[in-house]
Amino acid sequence: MLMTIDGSSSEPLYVQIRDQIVAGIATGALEPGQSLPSVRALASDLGINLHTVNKAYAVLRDEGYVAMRGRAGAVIADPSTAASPGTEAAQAKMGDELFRLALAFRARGGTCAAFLEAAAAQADRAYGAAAAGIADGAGAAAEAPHPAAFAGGAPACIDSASDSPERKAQR
Amino acid sequence: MLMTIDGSSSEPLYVQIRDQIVAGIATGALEPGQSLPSVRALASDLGINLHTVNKAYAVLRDEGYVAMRGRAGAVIADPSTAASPGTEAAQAKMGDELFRLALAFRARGGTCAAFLEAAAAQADRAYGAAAAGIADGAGAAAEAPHPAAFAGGAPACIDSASDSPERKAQR
Amino acid sequence: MLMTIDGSSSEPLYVQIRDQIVAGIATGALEPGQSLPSVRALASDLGINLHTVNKAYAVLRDEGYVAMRGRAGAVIADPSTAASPGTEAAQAKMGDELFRLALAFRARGGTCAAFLEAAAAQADRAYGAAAAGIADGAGAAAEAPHPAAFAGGAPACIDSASDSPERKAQR
Amino acid sequence: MLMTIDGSSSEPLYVQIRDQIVAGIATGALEPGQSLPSVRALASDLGINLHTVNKAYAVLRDEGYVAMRGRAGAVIADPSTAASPGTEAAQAKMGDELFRLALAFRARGGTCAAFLEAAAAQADRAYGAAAAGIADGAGAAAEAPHPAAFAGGAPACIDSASDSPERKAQR
DNA sequence: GTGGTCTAGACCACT
DNA sequence: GTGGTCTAGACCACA
Repeated sequence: MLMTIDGSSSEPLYVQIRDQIVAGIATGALEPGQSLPSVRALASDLGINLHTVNKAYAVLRDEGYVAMRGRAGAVIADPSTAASPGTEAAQAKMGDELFRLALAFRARGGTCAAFLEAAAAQADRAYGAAAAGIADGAGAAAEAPHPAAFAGGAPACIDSASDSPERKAQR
Repeated sequence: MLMTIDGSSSEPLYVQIRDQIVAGIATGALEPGQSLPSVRALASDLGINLHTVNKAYAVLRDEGYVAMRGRAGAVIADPSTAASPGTEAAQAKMGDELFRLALAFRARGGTCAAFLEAAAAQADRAYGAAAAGIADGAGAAAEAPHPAAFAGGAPACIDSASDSPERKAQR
Repeated sequence: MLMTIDGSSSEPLYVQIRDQIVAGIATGALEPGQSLPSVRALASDLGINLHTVNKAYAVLRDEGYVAMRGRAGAVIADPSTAASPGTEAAQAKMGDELFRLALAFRARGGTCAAFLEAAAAQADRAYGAAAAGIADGAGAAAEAPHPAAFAGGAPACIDSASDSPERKAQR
Repeated sequence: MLMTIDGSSSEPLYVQIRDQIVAGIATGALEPGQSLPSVRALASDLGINLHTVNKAYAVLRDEGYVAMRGRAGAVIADPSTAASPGTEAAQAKMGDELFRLALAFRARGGTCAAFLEAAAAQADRAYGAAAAGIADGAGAAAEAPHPAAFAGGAPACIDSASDSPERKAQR
């Protein structure tokens, strides 16, 4: 599990760490039960302060991604087990973020199908990704494997788009 | 175009303004060529500082949503002609945000189909929405109209999903 | 809203602050919308580091008791509004704590009625308390107003007690 | 008396042991006079360090739950004869914990009756429980048997509840 | 050895 | 002016 830090990013360091660990969990690079490096070790590896790593771990613990066992470091939590409280809150938050993105997409003149295409492309990127190295997202290229197949088969928002005739953009 | 400010939100005020204007553009409440209220007027309407509105407008300009015309105030940009420099950067950023969301979704144990279902639900919400009042996203309920239709017709991540077990076997 | 800190307590300082603010909210000494002192001001008043107060505020924010508005300090959240996510999680946690206390009470030889009496006494203390000074709990005297009335009218656990005949303690 | 340890819990190991022994005493699985396993035996059974079990026993002794008899190991104390010094301190502590819970409950907007209902539900859980396996409280569902009967018959906080509106008027 | 807590001083974004 | 973040160094509880 290789991790890198971009000190010049506007993203807080502890968020960068959090995101990479979440990505690691998602791609299977980090499996439930596996131990994370100690705060001191990771801090020294990354060349940052241990409190920063500590905060990242605390956030991950609060979000239910890892369990802290004081004694023996932090371990990846099993998502199936315990279904940490706050899960549905987190899901609602993700829904709202998707909504915001969809609005921004539409405001840019993108069609609904194009948005779903983009979502499918990113989903493929996230779900197809093996445990290979995943950068922290700065300028990633987004190679969509086969988005067209998706856009063609999804009638979901053709309806919604057609039922808002007062919308005059897209021209 | 009614706008409201939630002073107790953790979202910066200028971001709240930006989001609502973007939502207005998306829903058609604000059309290309239309003038935004002057910085002074909006600031006084909302009871906030000039600088805050100014910053919101600057962000919208940088993102290519509006064009600033010195004396004449700000007007909504036409997305089709908007070859503004920030556009592709903004699009890449949206792709990355979708990617991050997909990763977080997967890390929580969600399937690819479920993610696309959620994306479709939010897309319906964003694209189906007329120019009615759209709150700034505080805990909206979403109510996906017909997500199942989407999940059924999307071959995009059936593949990714099906190669998930064999990924598990790789280790 | 007077606050005191006991540096010799085993309770972390930030928890002491949190508890007193929660107590203030409960008793009405702090009302929804009211501003809390700034981290710097409170820290200097209490003679502790601002980071400690900051942590207390962060915990209160995470628990949904207060809203942080970066710009203008922290304000008491309205419990009726928004019903912050994680509420049911917090309630489950409180239920488990009550369960643990009930078990400890029973292990000490206390009857079920006595436990409910104690709970009623403390409930009266918490709910009857006006906005008067409430110490941070070190050796409080627990003046139960009228616990007997309660114990007499509650048939709830007479049954439960009698239906566990294998229990041989209480003698 | 089966005991289990959750190494990934945030609860210290010695507290987990203490809680399970207290639960055992409460449910009758451990009776006054009965011997606890030796420190060595329990430590080896649980696969943890001697010191950890030792600390758990020391805490139980300090709280008056068990009596240490040098060579003969630890035996469950008889609650009726237990005039141990720590007893009243422990009882005061339990009262304070109830008070803190009641305050937190009220601060979240819960009524006094609801708090007593929750307490009654947990009391039923604790007092109704036979010597069956009692997990260490991770997300147990509770299922209050008949809380309504309790809330209806308790005049204790009807008073407090009814003076709540007039308290609001005082300001 | 682990993470948790407290202190201290600095810079930054937002208003 | 506010809180948020990062750094730095120290002590403590737990194992």
